[in-house]
Amino acid sequence: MISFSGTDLLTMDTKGRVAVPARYRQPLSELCGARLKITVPAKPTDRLLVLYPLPEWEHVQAQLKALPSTGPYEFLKRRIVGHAKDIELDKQGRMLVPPELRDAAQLDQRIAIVGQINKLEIWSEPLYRAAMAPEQVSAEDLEAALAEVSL
Amino acid sequence: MISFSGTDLLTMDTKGRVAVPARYRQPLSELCGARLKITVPAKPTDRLLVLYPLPEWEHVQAQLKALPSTGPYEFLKRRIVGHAKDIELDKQGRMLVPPELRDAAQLDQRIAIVGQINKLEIWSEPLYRAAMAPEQVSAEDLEAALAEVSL
DNA sequence: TTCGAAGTGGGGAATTGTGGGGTAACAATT
DNA sequence: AATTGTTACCCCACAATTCCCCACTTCGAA
Repeated sequence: MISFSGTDLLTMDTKGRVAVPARYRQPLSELCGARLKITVPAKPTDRLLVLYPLPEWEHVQAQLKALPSTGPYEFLKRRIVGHAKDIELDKQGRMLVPPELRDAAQLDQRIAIVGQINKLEIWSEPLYRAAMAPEQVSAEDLEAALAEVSL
Repeated sequence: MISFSGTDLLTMDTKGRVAVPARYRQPLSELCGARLKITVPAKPTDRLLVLYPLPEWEHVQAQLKALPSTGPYEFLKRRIVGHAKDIELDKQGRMLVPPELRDAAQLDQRIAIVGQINKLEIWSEPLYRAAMAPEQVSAEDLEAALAEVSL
């Protein structure tokens, strides 16, 4: 299984195309013919996109499909599945980000692609910087979280 | 089996025609000759329509048929089956939405077509946006729901 | 310095979404 | 039964987007 990590700063051109970092291309091609799924994250206030290799997406979708169609479950399923679109890469290794998702994540020219183990996150670079600022998390919460892992 | 996902923002013209997103057309044609069933959702307060490929509809109908004819079951069956109409596509890949269903879902010009795995949802775009707004679900409920899946 | 790989940009053809006219089918009314 | 009006379905046409190809440039490694 492929594992994503690290951040790449790139630019989205006027047609909405973004290069997938070269180091992922061959693994993706072998894993699933570079067939991907792009969608929104679970929390409706988060402004970013998530990109799954198709096999990984199948796993996500199977979980969502099993949820009841009530309250927050229905919302979650409708949101995530309802935004998920197929992505393939062009001969230059770029993906075309669908317009609805572009503005759902407020993407403009400067993009950050962030590896997160089983998926890639696609951020507007300014929003990513803001989200990573130290004041975005309280020191106490961070301490508490740290207590649960050994790094 | 075909799997629907992703949102398409489209317009319904003055004749009540809506284009089925092109990426679904060939799969639908192969699966069932693009014969579909359109009806209302289970909850009478939801303002949207649901669109099933015929084989999928057969499955839904079989479940409804097995229900007892009492109380809420009868209501459900009467509502869903009673509103269901056949849909075919014209040569341009558009469906004609029956007038009763158009105003049951308060459709006007701007439409959102939302893939939900085994069916498509048809929304008025403004109503869809409202339904997907973050304040439609409490952060706590969403957290709880998220605890049951790994994305 | 040269080479290759990676990221970026753009031209042009094909596809997709949209609008509208014309005609056939159907229903309702006279 | 004839007429009118409405609806549905065919065709064509236009505009925007997407897709495919080629090319430039930058950067790091040999």
